[in-house]
Amino acid sequence: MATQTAAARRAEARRKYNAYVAECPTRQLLDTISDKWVSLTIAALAASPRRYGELGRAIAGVTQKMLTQTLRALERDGLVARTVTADVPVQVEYRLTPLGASLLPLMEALTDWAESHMDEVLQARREHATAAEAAAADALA
Amino acid sequence: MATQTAAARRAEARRKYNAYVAECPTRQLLDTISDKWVSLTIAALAASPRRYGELGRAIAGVTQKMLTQTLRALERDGLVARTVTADVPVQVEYRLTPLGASLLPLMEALTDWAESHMDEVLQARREHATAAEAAAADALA
DNA sequence: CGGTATCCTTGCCGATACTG
DNA sequence: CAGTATCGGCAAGGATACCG
Repeated sequence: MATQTAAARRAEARRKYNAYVAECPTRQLLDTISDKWVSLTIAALAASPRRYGELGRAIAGVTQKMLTQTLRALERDGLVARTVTADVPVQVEYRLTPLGASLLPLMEALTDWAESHMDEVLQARREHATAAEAAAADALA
Repeated sequence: MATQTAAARRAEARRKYNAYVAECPTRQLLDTISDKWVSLTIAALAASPRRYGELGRAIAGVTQKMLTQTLRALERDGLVARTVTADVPVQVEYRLTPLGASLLPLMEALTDWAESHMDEVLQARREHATAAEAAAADALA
């Protein structure tokens, strides 16, 4: 076929999008802090450094796998620093780097928005649910 | 067995976490705006209202399914309003509500952080990769 | 104590086809 | 033009077991 199909055009667009995402800083940041374990971990480290086991207990419901995976990612990105003391038993401490700490104001801004506007969102959801019910009733009649 | 196993305790913690998430506004907000299509859609609607097809073309790589799904979610949460004109052909316009527009400063803050600090993150990644290589070389030797 | 390795399920999302 | 319905692949992540 001489011209591209719609599917081919979409696929092309998607590849371009993926390439774009790969170098878009904002997208990467969003992908990073949006991870539920990432945000909880940063919050858990906000006040003071913590040991691995402490974090595991402080962050409700996290598995060892996800905790380790999250900490490794944060360390790799320079947001968290890892310190090992060669004692027996081994002690491993994690703390926010200055770069990691610079994210705290952003998290706070998100928290502020959520706390001041989330009731509006919930209200919208209730109204939407009611409207949907009414529409369903109409459809039946 | 009289006492809980470690697995049972973790499962319990996870259920508590899920319950917590279900009513934690910040978590819900983060889950919402972290979605890649959500942030792109809000950005696409920032300047002016748009029609469905326009959005599909403006947002690179989005499928009909994800676009519809995203718009429905945003509408449900009161962040986006949907207006249908009964013309032929049908026209459907989407625009940010004031609530949705109030998210724009947050998105901007994220963008600002990303643009000013992302090079540090990338630098940290490069150093980490180098350190990992050195460690691997040590292990071989 | 602080992890790593493995299996296996779940649910997200893209592709495709069809409708008012 | 603006959707809805259905299927299937694939990767994220939870459970479990084991190691230095």
